[in-house]
Amino acid sequence: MPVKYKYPRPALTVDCVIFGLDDDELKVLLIERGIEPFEGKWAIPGGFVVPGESVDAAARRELLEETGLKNVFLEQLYTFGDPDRDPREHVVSVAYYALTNLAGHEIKADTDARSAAWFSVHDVPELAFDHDKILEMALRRLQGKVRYQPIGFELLPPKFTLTQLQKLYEIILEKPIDKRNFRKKILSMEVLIELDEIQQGVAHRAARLYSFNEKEYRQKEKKGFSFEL
Amino acid sequence: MPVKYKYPRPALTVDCVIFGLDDDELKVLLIERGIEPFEGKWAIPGGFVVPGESVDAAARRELLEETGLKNVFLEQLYTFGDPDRDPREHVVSVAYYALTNLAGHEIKADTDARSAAWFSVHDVPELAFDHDKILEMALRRLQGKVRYQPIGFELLPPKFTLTQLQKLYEIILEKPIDKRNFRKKILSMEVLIELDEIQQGVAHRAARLYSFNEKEYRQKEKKGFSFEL
DNA sequence: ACACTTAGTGTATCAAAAACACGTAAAGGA
DNA sequence: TCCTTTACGTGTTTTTGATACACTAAGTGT
Repeated sequence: MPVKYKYPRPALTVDCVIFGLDDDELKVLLIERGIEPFEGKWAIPGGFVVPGESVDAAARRELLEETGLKNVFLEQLYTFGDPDRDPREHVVSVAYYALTNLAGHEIKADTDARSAAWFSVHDVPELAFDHDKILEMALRRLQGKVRYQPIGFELLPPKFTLTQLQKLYEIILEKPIDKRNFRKKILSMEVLIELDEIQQGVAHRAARLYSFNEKEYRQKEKKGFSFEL
Repeated sequence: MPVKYKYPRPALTVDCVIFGLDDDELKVLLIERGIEPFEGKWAIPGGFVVPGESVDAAARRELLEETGLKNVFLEQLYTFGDPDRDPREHVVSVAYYALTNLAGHEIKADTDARSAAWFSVHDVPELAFDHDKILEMALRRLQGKVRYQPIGFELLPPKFTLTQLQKLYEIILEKPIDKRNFRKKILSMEVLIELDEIQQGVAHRAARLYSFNEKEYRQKEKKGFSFEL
């Protein structure tokens, strides 16, 4: 369906950096491009915005179409607008980042993509377009935001141990954290629910399970409370 | 110069929230629209992105064209992409915010605008499009960023007194700051140059003038130093 | 010279962050 | 069954940074 406009305009796309947490690494989901340009290269999943849908909706749609993921944490990152970031023409891309718990979600490759795979964020192949810049920015944003917003839970299963939670922060922030101080602090915030369950199937003393109390957090937030690690 | 594309695409604009600091208020520069839609309404200056120019460059160009400002601090804020934010068609806007020192810059109104004027950020008229949302977000961003990045200086003349600087933070953060603690902290960062000049033409003891040492700050920043108020 | 206005300066108290080590529970193998 | 292995769970002290607070100095105008 070709269209005519009075003045030329750049094309508009969305791209999603999708983070997942492995046992001891932060991973990012990439797709291998099945079409030109950059056919065969790995890239961040994304696609064109169609007029009439909000840019946020476009990001969610592409996320679902290309990876099957839905109901995940998704937030706008930055808009990349250099005219030569795409060899075909001026394509402006609104980048998002998403957080999901790696275990449980099976990833399916889509039409435009040959395959999809998780890579360690510190060991990614050469990427198409300016996607290395986007990834780097997403990583920095995640590192910054995780300190003062309880978004880390999105990377864990609904029930988790305090050790898992601590490890998450250690992996993202790339520095060790003192166990006792961490537990003291996170528990003193009173946004975790201590469950009557413990870990199953581990070859050592089982740890207690907790879950994030989002409702409680939102209420505290309204009253001026701020989550800070 | 009409153009044809294979698929429809949203239009793309940039908008700039321009902050300036008055003696005791934070102000924002608005223009009165001279054309439809929202003719006669006040709005944030902005305009269409032309293909081939980076979105950042488009923001700078519009800033210059509509207000005559150049060489100011300008940073991307957020991209607003709701399909019904413009009554004509789907127009996606990349919003920026700019900081400038109010005194010194004369503002000229431009072709598309009837006039331009500074408004207190807490007393703006009804705005065109979703510009109230953009302004609110810009304000929150400024309040957040000013705490951990030395961008406040952009709102002051190159030479300023510590009292002016303190007042700046009090105005932006909307809360009083203790004078001695503030001076202790800001001076201990060692990013200010104490000049051999003092204030002129005041009817009381003249204060010493300082300037921001950007070079020094950048070096400290590299070494892991972080500016925090 | 006196009144008025803002500049400039130090210390004591309080709160939060950092550092730090060992007994306990559960599973697995000898 | 007992010994080994592995991760769990817990308090106190020290250090650091944040907060609270009041007077003298300098310059202007009357």
